[in-house]
Amino acid sequence: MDDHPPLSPRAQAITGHLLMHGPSTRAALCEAFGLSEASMSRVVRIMADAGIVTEESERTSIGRPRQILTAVPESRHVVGIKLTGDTAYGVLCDLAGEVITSLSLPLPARAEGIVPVEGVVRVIGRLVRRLGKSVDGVGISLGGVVDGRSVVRDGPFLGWRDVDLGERVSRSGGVPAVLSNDVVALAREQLWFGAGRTHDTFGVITVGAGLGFAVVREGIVLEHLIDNGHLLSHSPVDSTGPACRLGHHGCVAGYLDRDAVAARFGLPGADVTFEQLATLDPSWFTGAATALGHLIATVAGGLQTERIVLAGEDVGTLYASPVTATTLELRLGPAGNRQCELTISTEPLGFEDWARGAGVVGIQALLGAL
Amino acid sequence: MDDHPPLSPRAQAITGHLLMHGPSTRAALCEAFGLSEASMSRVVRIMADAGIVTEESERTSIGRPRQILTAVPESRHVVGIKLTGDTAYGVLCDLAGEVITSLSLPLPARAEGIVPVEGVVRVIGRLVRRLGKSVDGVGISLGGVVDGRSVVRDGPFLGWRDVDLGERVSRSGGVPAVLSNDVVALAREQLWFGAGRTHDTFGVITVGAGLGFAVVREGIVLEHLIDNGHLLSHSPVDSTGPACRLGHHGCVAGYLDRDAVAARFGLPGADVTFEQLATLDPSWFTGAATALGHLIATVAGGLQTERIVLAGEDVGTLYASPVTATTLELRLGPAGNRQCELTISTEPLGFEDWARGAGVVGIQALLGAL
DNA sequence: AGACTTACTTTTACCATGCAAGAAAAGGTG
DNA sequence: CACCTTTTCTTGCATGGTAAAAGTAAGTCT
Repeated sequence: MDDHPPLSPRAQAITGHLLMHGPSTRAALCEAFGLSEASMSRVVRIMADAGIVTEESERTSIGRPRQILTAVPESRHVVGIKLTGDTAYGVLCDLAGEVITSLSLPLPARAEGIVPVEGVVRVIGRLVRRLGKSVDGVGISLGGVVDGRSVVRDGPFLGWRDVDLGERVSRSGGVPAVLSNDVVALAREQLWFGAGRTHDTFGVITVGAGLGFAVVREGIVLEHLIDNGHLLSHSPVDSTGPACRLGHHGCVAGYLDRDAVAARFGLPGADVTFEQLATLDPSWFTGAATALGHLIATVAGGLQTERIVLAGEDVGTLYASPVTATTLELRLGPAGNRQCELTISTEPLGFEDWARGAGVVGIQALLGAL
Repeated sequence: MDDHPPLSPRAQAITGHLLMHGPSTRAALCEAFGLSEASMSRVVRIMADAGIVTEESERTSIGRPRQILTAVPESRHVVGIKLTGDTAYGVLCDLAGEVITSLSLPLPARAEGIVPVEGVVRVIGRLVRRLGKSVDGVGISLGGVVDGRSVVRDGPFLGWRDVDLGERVSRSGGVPAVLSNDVVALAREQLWFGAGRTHDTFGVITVGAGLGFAVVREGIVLEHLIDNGHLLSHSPVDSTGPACRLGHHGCVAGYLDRDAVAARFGLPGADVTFEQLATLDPSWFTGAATALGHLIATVAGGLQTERIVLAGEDVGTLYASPVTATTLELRLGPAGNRQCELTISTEPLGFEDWARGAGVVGIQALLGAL
């Protein structure tokens, strides 16, 4: 862990910009940051000396060729870790969020329903040491409620309450560690390397075992959702549809909460896929696709954004359905009067992708973007 | 129109803070703006010399008594104007948004469906002159699409397209004029003197002749909504409900667009109230109240805010219905698990209130908050 | 070669800021 | 009544970021 001199806030921001938007020139950066060329030159000089950016001449038609500034992704490294109930999935990332190595280790067994905290800290430490020799930061994500980028307020999969994991990992590992909810981490990853490149307000919808949301407003990632997204997951779709756990008829959760749907079919929720459910009951699938369409429109409408990110292993299958497209068409109204163009991306995420999301949060912490 | 020396951006921001949050001390302002006492003292000195704030000693137990800083509302004046198809409603406001005088003048008659622009400019000029002798700014609002705080891109009530009204009024009157959509102006008014005092993200829903929305995200007021709020006004409520103009069954617009509902009952939309419609068809009223409940929950969920402002002459009647409350209850889920507390205010707005909203936009322009 | 164009750098002056010391305005105390 | 304490506000001075202007570098065009 070679020590790097700390970067000024402005230098950090510029590094982030270069990572997010790719190589740029001084003039373009001035435009983006509202700075004079003079100030920019000074900052860039320092960054180049620190080895965090490189310059390269561009062949231009006339005049002095301008220098293309490129961030050096290899100048720093972070480890991203996704915790589930039984496994720690880890990846080593460079500054650009590219995965270099990945490794997963099992977590210690539960004792009285609680995964021992000390054991988890040790596994994380081992993961970090085995993934890289010079690691500048660690990002950890898990399903549940996280407070202050450090404390697991409620971690149902680990059986934890009010555990300050970030602090313990930082102390034992000697490397700054930040904690995050997993969907929030995904939103942060998208803010820098996905949807955020073009939109600074967007919604994230994850469809998997449960139904998850994240919201990015004006470049600010919400750490907590109102009642964990309750307001969205119970919006109405079709009043003649099946009832959800709360007794709403045909609300979004009644269609898209995989565990709830599986339970209705008398199946164990854990390993059921949407495809299996679709063959079991095609009419449910139609309803679910409609629900997804309305959900997209609802988030886009309430948040007033044209950018929605869909994530989760099964979401591709669902979104590919023509029913979703039809629902959206209908909801958007006649094409002639329409001025909006929804941009919807689907991310079929595996555990490694979730870990990468955590890594990106680590990068952002490193570059002072949190 | 006595000339005032221009205030520094910081002084403007502090004035705005004092207007929004009421009198404060230097120390509290330092806290709010992240400034040192020294810098604050310097700025305040300038502001006091300019007569925009006053100081008053507070009786304290021990030590030098601290000075309570208060913005002087009377130090500047603006005129707010709401334009309809046939009338210009004007108010003279002080900096705190308090209405001092009000006056309305008829607009010139239409020629070939278009209200003559020159005539409107003249009426506005007369309104401004008659409302106050020393006016420092003018804010104008109207229903329709406004671009760049100056251009009426689409003004259906005046029959206008691409008219740069702001520029023309500024030039002819010698006082800076800003233009704004009426619901956006209302949102701006709320941001400074209403909901924004406690929340910097909130939604505004206006229920009147049509259905209107405004969104404030992280203190930023959206100038344009996606398809003018289409995504929200056509969210589903009850699939067995009446069809809206687009053929959706039981969507929000089918219940809450007064013109559309009146047309379904074979009535002229213009002067029908919700109360009349409710007596005509109580079942519609139940549907409308349900729709309003869902609409509130949808905006709150998509935008992830607990603060919603309801506005419009009829909205009080509707929101007072127990059906709305029940719908929200149901949507929010069992009270035990709930962590959110929606704060909903209703504003029964008349034309003068709309004009006041426009005036507040003028104040904000004056204080560099746009 | 010299003029011109474009991109970057240095110089210089400026202004807001923060720190630290000091002044001011009270009450309390001998 | 003089003096101390407490708290708040103000002033002197150094700093650091910023923009404008002048200067330098690296190329093309005639």
